[in-house]
Amino acid sequence: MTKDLSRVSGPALRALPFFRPENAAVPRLNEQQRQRLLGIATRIDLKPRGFAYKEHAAAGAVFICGEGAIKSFRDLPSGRRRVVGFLFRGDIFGLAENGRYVNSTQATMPSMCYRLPLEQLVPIMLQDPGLEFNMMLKITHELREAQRHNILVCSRSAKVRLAACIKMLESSPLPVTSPGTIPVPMTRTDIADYLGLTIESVSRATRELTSAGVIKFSGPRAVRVLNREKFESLARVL
Amino acid sequence: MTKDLSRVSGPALRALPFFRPENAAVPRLNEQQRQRLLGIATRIDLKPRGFAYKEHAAAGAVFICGEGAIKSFRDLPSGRRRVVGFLFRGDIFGLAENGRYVNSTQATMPSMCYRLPLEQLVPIMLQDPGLEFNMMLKITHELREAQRHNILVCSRSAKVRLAACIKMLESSPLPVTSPGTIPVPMTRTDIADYLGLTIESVSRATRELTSAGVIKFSGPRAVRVLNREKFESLARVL
DNA sequence: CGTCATTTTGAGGTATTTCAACGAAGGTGG
DNA sequence: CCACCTTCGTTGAAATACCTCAAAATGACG
Repeated sequence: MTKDLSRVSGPALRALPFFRPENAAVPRLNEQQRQRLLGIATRIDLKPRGFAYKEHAAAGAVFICGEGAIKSFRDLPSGRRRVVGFLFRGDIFGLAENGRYVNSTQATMPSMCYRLPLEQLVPIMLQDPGLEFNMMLKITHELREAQRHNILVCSRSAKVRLAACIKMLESSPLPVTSPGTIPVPMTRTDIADYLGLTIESVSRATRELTSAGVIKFSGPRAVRVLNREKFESLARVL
Repeated sequence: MTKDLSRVSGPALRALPFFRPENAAVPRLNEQQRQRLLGIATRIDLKPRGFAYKEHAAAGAVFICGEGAIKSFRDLPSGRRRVVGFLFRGDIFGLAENGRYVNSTQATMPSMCYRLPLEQLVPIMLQDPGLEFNMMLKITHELREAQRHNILVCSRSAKVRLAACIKMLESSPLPVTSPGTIPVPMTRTDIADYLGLTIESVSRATRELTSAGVIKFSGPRAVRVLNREKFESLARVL
């Protein structure tokens, strides 16, 4: 399991601009900072369905996804499950409240992540503002994603939501196996829970987009965009 | 406009736990740090419908809400408007991407906020990790709220969404005018855009909850919970 | 006391959900 | 190697809930 992780030598921070005046010096994670994080990090390999942590557990660490795809979800009193987001290489996770994790995080494919214990991470951040700044950028990125997701699930149409989901996967850092195809490293159920639909609706939307010649699935775990124009006009909801 | 703001003497940070091991020393904003922020802050008074900034504008500052209620929203290509969140005293806002604000922020009632220019804020944060840490906690709080909101809008029922919205207002730091009533400092349209419903649906949900004896509106800007039990069982969706 | 914006109400259309059942894929054990 | 089982995905038909369009009612304000 969890092959081909060699190129990730440490916690990779997909740092994105937020608190970033046009021309300001953006603190990037330098080698020393990477080593510092690596020094307190535990590599964790997750098989599909493996948990990084579960909802309500004591929040003792923050995680950074090194490879693969991880879903962050919550089970509601209604019995439904809501996937609040998918996490890919470079994404940070471990959101907590009152010392407890608010979501469960489970790998949807062979994945690897770094575990950064708070006891060690917090002092390092308080001592290295540049590193802390990078963490802040990461969290900001997650916030942007959450808002995007929010807007996505309010689209009335299942087709639009599905297209936007595929577009999200396309722009993710997932490794592409065959050129032109988009990896779909999760089940229909995961997608449904992410889009706020039932699996039946996802299935029907898939069929409709397929028969309209917009996309084409090669098995359940890979999809190709056939009509880019139609696809973009559907996915462009934000 | 914007009266009774005297008790807020500086940027108040409703710091919430995230990166917080049970017993760790939680850095709180001390008086010196408050003064430092206040030193670079511009007080901005907003009349209802006044903008703090607009979508796509160059992001030159971060804001902290000092008083009132501010909606953060995005206009979609479809013509619909999505309110991604309401901001109250202590909330931070100014989310940007590639140097541009991603949302517009507009006061829904007389409000006041602090404007913290990035040019000055970033150096301060890089120099004071404790203060920076507090900022991170704030952003984390916004992330939690965004996820909660996400789950909220996926509830199928309009009644449930409305109840959860009222509950959100109840737990907000808005000043209560008459005891037992919950202030509703926004229009039905704002609520609809926040809940992903039409104003008609909000109106009907209101009527249904009212005729079920769960709530009672005193004018469009204040509501009272009559049946706490029913109310909570509806609002408890997260 | 008009005017404008907001809110409410009504009737019909439409998309998703629900319920039920079938089909496909992968793993286990005899 | 095949039967069996579990998980996952697909399809169909009816019900529900929200949306859309239209119009009346309420409230704020000059």
